[in-house]
Amino acid sequence: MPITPKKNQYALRAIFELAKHRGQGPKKISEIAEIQAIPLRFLEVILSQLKGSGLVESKRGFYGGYFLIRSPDKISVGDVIRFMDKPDNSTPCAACVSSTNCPFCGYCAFAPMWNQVNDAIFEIYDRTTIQDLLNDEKRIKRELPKSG
Amino acid sequence: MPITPKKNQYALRAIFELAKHRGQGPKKISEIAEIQAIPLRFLEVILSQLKGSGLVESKRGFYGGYFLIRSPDKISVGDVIRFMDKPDNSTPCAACVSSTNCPFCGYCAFAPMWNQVNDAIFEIYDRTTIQDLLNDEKRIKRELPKSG
DNA sequence: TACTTCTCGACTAAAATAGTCGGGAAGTTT
DNA sequence: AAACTTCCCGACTATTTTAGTCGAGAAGTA
Repeated sequence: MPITPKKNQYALRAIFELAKHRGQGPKKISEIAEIQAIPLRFLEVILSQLKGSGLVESKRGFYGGYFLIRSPDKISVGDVIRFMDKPDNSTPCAACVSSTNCPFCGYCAFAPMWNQVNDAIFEIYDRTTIQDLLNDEKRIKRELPKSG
Repeated sequence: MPITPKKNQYALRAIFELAKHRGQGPKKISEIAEIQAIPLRFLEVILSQLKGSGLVESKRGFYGGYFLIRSPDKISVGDVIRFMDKPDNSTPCAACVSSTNCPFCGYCAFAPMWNQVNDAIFEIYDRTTIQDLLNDEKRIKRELPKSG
């Protein structure tokens, strides 16, 4: 049971990849898919969906592809995850229990804990920008002796 | 996408219920199921599984039921969740990415963040005891004017 | 025109989760 | 002992979520 589904991770990796390429025009889905090891047709769906977030825009044709609207230090992981989880993040009872008919709503001993957990997760997501991740990768690659 | 699956929540609620009843002999599955609104046959499976954790023991027959081995202030939410997630919490690449063939193992920019998130979650789980939850419930019910 | 790339909606496949069931074993009551 | 209550076990089904695919079309470039 992963923290966040693969689809979200793919979305993050795609944006991460666009961030790397920023300033060099649109980047093709097929390239992102290959570099980040994401199934091509699935990534099409994901990026297309991401356009609705305003983080990303696209252009068709020969020199087409995707590109970021905002700069990577103005995009947080939280922005991405929250958007991907839309449709149904209607904060149920305690962000955790049976969305509709939880019989403990209002006096649930567990709710505060689930909320704490949720807050802790998003505290991290929100303070981590795509630029941070780029920096991390650079650092990691610098520290790796081989295959830099 | 809940933080933890229903099965884990049921396990926690069951133990919570046993904690309430502690010192008064075994408590029947059927009672726990009713009070905590958990499907009976499913709860059977869960409690039976929980015996493997050493947190819980059972007795059969007329005066049978389940009971806690340790006192509620010696049982943390983390104990329960970790046990329920057993079989397969083989900490993959970054506790998040494709368990087997993640192509970024070792130099993944995201891994530190996933680890931070995981740690933050379990920091909360580990410091929260069943006794804490009992106290919370008491407090909540005291503060509620009606239907205490 | 031919080619490349994104676009759209529907569709399928696989995995995880949630839940069920029948019949048996241990313990209690009468 | 018979009857009854409760947990026990393993296999089985159903539902939901996640992951991934596909064909045909529209916009842009050569």
